[in-house]
Amino acid sequence: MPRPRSLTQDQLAAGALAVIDRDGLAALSMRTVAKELGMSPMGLYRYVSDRDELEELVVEHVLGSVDAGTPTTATSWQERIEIMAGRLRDGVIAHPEAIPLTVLHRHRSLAGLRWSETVLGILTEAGIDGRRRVVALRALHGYVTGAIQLEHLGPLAGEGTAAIAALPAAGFPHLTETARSAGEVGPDEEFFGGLRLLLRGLTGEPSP
Amino acid sequence: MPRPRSLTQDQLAAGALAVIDRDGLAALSMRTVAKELGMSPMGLYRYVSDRDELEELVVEHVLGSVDAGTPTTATSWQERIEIMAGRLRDGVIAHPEAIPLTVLHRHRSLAGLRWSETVLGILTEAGIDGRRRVVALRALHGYVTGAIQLEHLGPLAGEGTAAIAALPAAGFPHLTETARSAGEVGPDEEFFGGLRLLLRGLTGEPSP
DNA sequence: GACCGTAGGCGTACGGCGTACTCCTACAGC
DNA sequence: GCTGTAGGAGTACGCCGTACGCCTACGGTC
Repeated sequence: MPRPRSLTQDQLAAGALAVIDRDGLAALSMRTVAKELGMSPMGLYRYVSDRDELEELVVEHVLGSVDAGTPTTATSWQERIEIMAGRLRDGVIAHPEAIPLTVLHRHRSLAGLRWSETVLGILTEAGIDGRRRVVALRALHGYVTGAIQLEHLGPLAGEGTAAIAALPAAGFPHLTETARSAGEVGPDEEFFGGLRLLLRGLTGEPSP
Repeated sequence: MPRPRSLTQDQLAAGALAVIDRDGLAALSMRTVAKELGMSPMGLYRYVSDRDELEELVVEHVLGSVDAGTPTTATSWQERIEIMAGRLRDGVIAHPEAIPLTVLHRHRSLAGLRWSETVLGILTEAGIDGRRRVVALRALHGYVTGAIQLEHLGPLAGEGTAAIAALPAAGFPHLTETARSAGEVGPDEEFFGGLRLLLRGLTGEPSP
């Protein structure tokens, strides 16, 4: 009966994401998104009740691009989880400026839940259940979230590492030495290396 | 020669933190902090050049409360790392509203570097070196950061878990089942359980 | 004791933010 | 053709960060 809506929520999210990708997260505002979509600032409030809800839409859009289907090419469950983690990382990193939003709203996102469901399936298939499975999922979730942020806030090859290498060696002997060998470690080695530590800890008997 | 400064940077940070703890992170503004300290809004700019710098001071203050000394009571290096992680978590969680700031500015904090230095010492003592040590430190850092955020954004015992348990079981069979057993897992079991997975993966041969 | 440079302190002002509110127009089904 | 909803625009309020200017208070050097 009513007049049809002129915008889908996904178009709204895409517009907001375009602003973020182009001008950075700080440039995200109701006004800039409205301008991006060619409408008046207040018009957005017909689609979201809040700036917060707009941010959630953006995150849903980003995470919605992540393939949540169970990987079929992998030979081991560990490999399947690595693929899932890699997909999530790829999806998030595709919009680096939006990472703080993605982290903030991930737990309320349906697409995020679909990812978790698949990972839980893999864990279950590996014989992990009960509270051990709860801990495993949360650990994976926490690691992936934290590692992505670290990678974005202070890449190993970035200026942060250079600044650390320039610290007084007397006060920070290990840190300065480690910073020098940090340049050899690429982002993939860092991310999947850490992930494999977790997976190795997850393999075998519950309590060593 | 000049007139003495009436405030230390630490007092400034403490004032800002008081605002955050009392009224939430959203209430943090140059004006509210100035009021807290009994000075005019613009007065703050004699101590910091920027709101960003004020936030860094807050983080330095929070992380400065974390004991970075090598633990002496622990019997194994794994235990020592657990103690270090626990100290960091305790320090950060003492100011839950400031967690987003802590995560955002941690990599530029001197107190954060001291923590890393100690952890690196423990890793070195455990016979871990080279790029393996780089990966280990980043993984620990990433896990601790991510886990703390998870714990704060969506505690296992919170409404998020309840919402997941109420999802349609047809679409999310594992998630709904896991959510029901998630209530039994306390925050400490979650945090240290995940950490032990990492440490177990770190123990033994580099590549299994 | 005079002077000078810096910090302290206060007030004003600008442009941008989220968002509440109002008023009018255009369309789809009864 | 009437009605209800969406579209669209405009105004306004109270925040925000912060640039700028103008006096005052103090601790050195002379």
